[in-house]
Amino acid sequence: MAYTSFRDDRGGGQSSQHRVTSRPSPDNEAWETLRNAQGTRRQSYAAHDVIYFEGDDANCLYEIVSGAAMLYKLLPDGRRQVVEVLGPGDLFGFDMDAYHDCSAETLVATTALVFNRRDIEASSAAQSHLTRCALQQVCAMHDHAVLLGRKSAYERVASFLMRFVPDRGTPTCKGPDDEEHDEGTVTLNMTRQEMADYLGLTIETVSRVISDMKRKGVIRLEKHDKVVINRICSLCQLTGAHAD
Amino acid sequence: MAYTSFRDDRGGGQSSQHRVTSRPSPDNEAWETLRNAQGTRRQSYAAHDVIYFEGDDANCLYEIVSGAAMLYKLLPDGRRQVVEVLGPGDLFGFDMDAYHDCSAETLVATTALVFNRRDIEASSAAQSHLTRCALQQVCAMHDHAVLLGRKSAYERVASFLMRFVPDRGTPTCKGPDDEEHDEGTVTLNMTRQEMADYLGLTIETVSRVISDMKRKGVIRLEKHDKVVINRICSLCQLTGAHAD
DNA sequence: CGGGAGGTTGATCACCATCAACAACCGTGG
DNA sequence: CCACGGTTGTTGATGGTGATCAACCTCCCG
Repeated sequence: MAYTSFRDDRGGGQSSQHRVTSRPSPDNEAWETLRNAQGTRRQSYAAHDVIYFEGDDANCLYEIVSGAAMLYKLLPDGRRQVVEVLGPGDLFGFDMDAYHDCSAETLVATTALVFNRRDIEASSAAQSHLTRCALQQVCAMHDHAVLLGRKSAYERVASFLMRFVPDRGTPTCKGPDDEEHDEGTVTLNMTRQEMADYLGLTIETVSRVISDMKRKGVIRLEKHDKVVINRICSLCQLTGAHAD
Repeated sequence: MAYTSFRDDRGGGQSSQHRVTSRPSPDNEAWETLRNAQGTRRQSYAAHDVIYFEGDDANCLYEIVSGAAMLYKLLPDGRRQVVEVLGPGDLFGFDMDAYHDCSAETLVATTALVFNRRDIEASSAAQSHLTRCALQQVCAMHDHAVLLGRKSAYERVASFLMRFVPDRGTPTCKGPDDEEHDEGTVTLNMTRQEMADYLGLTIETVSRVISDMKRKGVIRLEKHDKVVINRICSLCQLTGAHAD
């Protein structure tokens, strides 16, 4: 499939529960102050709204309040790569250069805070928070590079699912609380196409892997975008991050 | 091939000419001051020295003065992904968390400045430079995600080679100065294995693609790691970044 | 009930990984 | 000088994973 232009907005979309991994919290008052600065505004988007396009002028920094968004890049022949999936608290849009290096689109209905570039640059406390977020994003991108460069389709999907399980699959993961009942439910909030473009696969491969996991009893589905993981530890073994 | 532990140091290694794309310059005096701070020291490494390992404590920020280095991650079964290739002026090692998320290794003989974490955090001007570098790294990682997720082996190698050609293949590229003579020479400073692990390929595939480019007259080789590009524009067409 | 988008499944193919052998290169030591 | 062993790179044969092409299903909403 190839992407060339806009998508139509289909309204609706339930509230998201995205990326549960810890992200830097703005520990100081300065960020709170900035949220109420005169240049700052609050913006609402429907599901699959375009926030900006690659190449647009980059004057604003966005912080997701609720919902979820993705950043993606297109090749001229229509191939798409989703480079980041973002949830509440994540910052994006401040692309170093004068123009955005990616397009940004919501996954579900989303509200975001839109900061003025000038305001951020003026506050050193704001800068500090921005730095922390940027460094954290770099780490996330490193993990994703491993996924894209070295993992099998199966491992990619498993890693993707584990990403939304709180406190599990992380280096500090202590295993299940209850050895026998190690279930978890994750809501994807993404179409198969979006997942495929994030994982560097095709829609068919993603679908096949998910079906296969279902067949093997690793997961079960409710409504295509709600995945119940039967044994979280089993799924985690499939991510490639553990010595079998 | 699998990686498990140290490599022996083979000395030597010529001076590098790495990543010619523009990177943020520390525009203020503050960074210069920091270079001479008491906590800052200058360190020399031989080719293929390990600077630190994934999981080590992260107390220092490194700036490459001359030479080149790479950051990589390993999966438990030995698969390796090189996530960044760094040249003079690049910063690394400041990984947000208390531990390094990647291993760092030199590609050639390298000298680096080693800053104290405390010193960086104390200076807001230093923070500002760090932020700029981090944001620029995020953009670079986005490009690399596209390469790993969506490009063919041929396109990956072509993109990789173009990366070292100054002022070409960038959005602002104005084409060749001289339509007839559009040659360029790049020194790789990396083994085939390192290239393969950076591009998400195998050593054999990298070798084959390079041989094929040679056969097709796109490039020619001098000594395996010195590539003469016969027509830069032709190579650029092969990166996938242009509409055929 | 009908239409359309999104998702699943099947058959086939191509690209790249894998396995294996060989060649080129380089320093060492006879 | 050449023989050598080790490392790195090249080339060939083969196979598997995931892409592609195509049909069908399912859910939703009118």
